[in-house]
Amino acid sequence: MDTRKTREAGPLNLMQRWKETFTAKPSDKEKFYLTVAYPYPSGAMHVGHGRTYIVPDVIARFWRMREKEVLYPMAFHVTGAPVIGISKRIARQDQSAITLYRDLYRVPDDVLATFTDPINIVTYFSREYQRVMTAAGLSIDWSRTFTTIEPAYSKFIEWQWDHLKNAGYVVKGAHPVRYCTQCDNPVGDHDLLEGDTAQIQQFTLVLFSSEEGYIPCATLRPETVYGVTNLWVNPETEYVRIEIDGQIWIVSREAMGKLSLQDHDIKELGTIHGSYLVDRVVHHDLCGDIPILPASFVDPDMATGLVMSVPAHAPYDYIALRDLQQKGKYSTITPVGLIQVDGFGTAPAVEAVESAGITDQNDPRLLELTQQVYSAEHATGKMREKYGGKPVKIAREEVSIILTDRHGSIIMYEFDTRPVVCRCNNRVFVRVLHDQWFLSYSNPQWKEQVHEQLQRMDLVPPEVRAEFDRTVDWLNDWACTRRIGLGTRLPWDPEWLIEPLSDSTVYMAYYTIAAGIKKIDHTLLTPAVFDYIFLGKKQEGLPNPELLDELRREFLYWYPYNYRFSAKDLISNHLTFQIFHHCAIFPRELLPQGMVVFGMGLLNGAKMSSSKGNVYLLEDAINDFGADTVRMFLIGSGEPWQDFDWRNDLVASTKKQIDKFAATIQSCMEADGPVHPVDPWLMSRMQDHVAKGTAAMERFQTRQALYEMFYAVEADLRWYRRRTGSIQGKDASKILGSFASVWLRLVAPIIPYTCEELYQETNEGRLVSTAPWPVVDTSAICTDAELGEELLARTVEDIESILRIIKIKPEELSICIAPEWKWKIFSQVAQSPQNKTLIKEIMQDETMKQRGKETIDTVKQCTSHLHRLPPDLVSSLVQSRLSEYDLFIAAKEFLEREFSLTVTVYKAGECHHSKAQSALPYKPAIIIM
RNA sequence: GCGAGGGUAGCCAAGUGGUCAAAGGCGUCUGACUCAAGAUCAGAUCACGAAGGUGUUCGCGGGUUCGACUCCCUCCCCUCGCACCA
Repeated sequence: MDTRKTREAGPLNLMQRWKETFTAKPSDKEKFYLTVAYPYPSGAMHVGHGRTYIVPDVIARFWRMREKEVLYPMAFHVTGAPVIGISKRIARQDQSAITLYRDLYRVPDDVLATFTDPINIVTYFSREYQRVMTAAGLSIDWSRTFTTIEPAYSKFIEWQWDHLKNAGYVVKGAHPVRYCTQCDNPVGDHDLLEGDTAQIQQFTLVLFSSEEGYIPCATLRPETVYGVTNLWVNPETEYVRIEIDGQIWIVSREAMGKLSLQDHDIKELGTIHGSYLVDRVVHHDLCGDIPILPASFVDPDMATGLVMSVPAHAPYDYIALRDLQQKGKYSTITPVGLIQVDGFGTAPAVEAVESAGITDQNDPRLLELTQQVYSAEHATGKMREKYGGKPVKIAREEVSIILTDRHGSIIMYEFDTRPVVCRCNNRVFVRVLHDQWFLSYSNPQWKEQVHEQLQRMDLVPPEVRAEFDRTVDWLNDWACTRRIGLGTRLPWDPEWLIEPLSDSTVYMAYYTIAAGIKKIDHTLLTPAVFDYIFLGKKQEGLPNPELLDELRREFLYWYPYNYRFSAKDLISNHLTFQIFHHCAIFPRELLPQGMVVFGMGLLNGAKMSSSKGNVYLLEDAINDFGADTVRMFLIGSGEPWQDFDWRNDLVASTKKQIDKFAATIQSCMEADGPVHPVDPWLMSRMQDHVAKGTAAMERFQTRQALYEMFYAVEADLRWYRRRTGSIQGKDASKILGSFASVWLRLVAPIIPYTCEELYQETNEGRLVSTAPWPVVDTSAICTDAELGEELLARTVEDIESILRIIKIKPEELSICIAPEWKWKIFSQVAQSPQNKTLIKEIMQDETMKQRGKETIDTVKQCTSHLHRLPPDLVSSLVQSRLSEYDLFIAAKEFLEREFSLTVTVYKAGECHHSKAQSALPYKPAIIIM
């Protein structure tokens, strides 16, 4: 029989019963509401996604068994531009897109043909997600599912944004973005063909006046303006004269295009050749009259295409100047040093170039040299006294302000690396958007609210707190609207769509009413309706008041949510955004209570990536190994916040363990034999596993919980089997039945299919999913039994280790127990924190004194022995005073069976072998002959 | 570069001042079962050892301490994030 099919494929009636069980309804029970970031369904689920939803599912199942009313909902985030790009690529038969969707995601050809409409992509994959999530055994309440472009959800988003606007958090502003002039839209990382690492840099334009107009030179180091000795122009290039915001400038043609995207009013007046500018004199108040010199390294496509020259501090400038001077020109120009750097003289660039032995401007080492000089000056440089004497870092800011305030300088944005190319093959430029809407995350009061809320929240693991706080501080205004994509339009400016990260911040509230709200026609869902449901502001004329009352109650039942789960890469945006939005809209008592941050997934040691084909689809994993195996492997692969590695070779062994577990449970449930002396030990240990496993689950330590509740129990059972001589089937002790009942329920959240089937065999078809979670039975805790078995196990280990070493053929094993007086010393040593006066104290006892050196040796031996025992074991040992003799007599048969030797147990003094004297409390002497 | 986290035996990984030669898993080896292989079960797996022991290890190098995988410092390496994108 193929056990996997019956156990893990999920019989139809079980799936039906689960579906009903997981539909959450407000009740008298305490609630537990957890949410996971909903998926963007643009492709098939892989095992990495699997873990994101399985870990919360295990938590959800745990709390459901703890008799809480659990809500675990799911929806689909279909807002944004990516699917539009995908559909375009499929429409134009882009081979890599076709391969990805047809071969890797295995989309049928007839379905793929419909993907030219982006809606069909998200619809198809939403269904796929739901199907695979269900197969994975996720206890999701599907009655509340929705997509983010449904009309009712859009109404909800409109309500949210009205509130944000009214609170003053949505503002219009100017902001530099990467912009594709052909798509007429900002471009994100994934829309780039080339240049995805390019950063937008802020150049200060220093305006030099000339007869022809201003000549703007871009610089990242405005503080060096005092050391400018000349300008550089490319004599091979044609420049343009432009009128910009009323001034006349000379810039490269490329620069004119760029500046026109940066919020300036520009008119081209004519052209002017680079060579024409050579030797003209320009002026700036901070450096005086200087000439324009020719240089081939000047790139017209870099900033303005004109460069100011600071030969003392810029290697390129120095070498270009030196080249000219070697030809006998401009010999009157000397570098002006203005920054003092440790390890350099007056002109660091000059020294660096000369000592590196660079001979011309095209030497590739110049780039590296420039980097070195720049970072040295930035990190440790100080302006010379004449120029203010401040550190470069500070002077840079100050000079920049002086330049903009008094010398007409403005900012120009430019990429640090080029080219940057859009997927449409067009060049991407920096554009300053001025009619863009922003969420003002820079607002200090808002930030403060979020900080305060974070303090009240439970963050798991605690280490992420620093990152959250830092993100809040670092966040700047967020451009929250787009021209293209799917989504909801901004209610007061419908030209704009609300951007995906911004429409997914308070939807956890929407889940609470997502099922009921469907009963109201979406056209009636005015902001007033949501004001009542979420904020309790009742107004006249609301539709269906009874239903709204019910929704209001349901919202208040579930909210605030208990925990939100998401991968750690969302800390710097989504996870923090959602706190901002909650703070802006909801009253304090409804604000989020906790977050759990996940690690990332690897596949066989390499990063999982759909585009590189390094993925293992969740559905394939479920088909190959079974849902329970996938679940248990993912839980066991690390704590939720740790990165994990999916490895097929390890997964196969997980499957074996589950099969073994199922067989064990079945045989335990059949057991009906007489009780065994080791039974109390087994049941006592189980209480410890229940306590530790429960505590781990409560702290989201699912891996630790799996260890306690599965592997540690299994290890106990192994020892139990060994002790009882593997009594199997019906003859095994009947306590195994209750043992199995506890064990089964402990493991049920992790491997529900297996446990559900096993549970129903003996529980009249009731579901383990709603069975009560095991509680610690204090009456079953038996410290003496645990101490005794621990001693026995340690002794067995010692015997094994001796047998391994000795080369004689053993025939007889003797165990000699330590005398009573050694116990006395043992407990005195155990209870004495430092043993300086200990020997004195012990010697006050006459009988001890008489033993002389023997006493002293025993104190030393006990001290080192105690040192090797766990502290809590020692304290129970001192209290319990178990009878070692009785223990070993009872275990005599076991020892004889284990080692196939005759075993004799001696009380202290009964054995006269010299080794018998080495017996210590909790460490009997072992004599093998 | 900036911010956050991390480097533990063949591999993955637990461990935050003495319970540590260091849990657990994988791999490997040995035994049992088997005609055999596989599966399963038991044991071993840093080195040395004819008695339960000893020696040397936890990224590199220093320091604090009677004692450090654990605390402090320098350095090296890895992962994640750095914004208009899910």
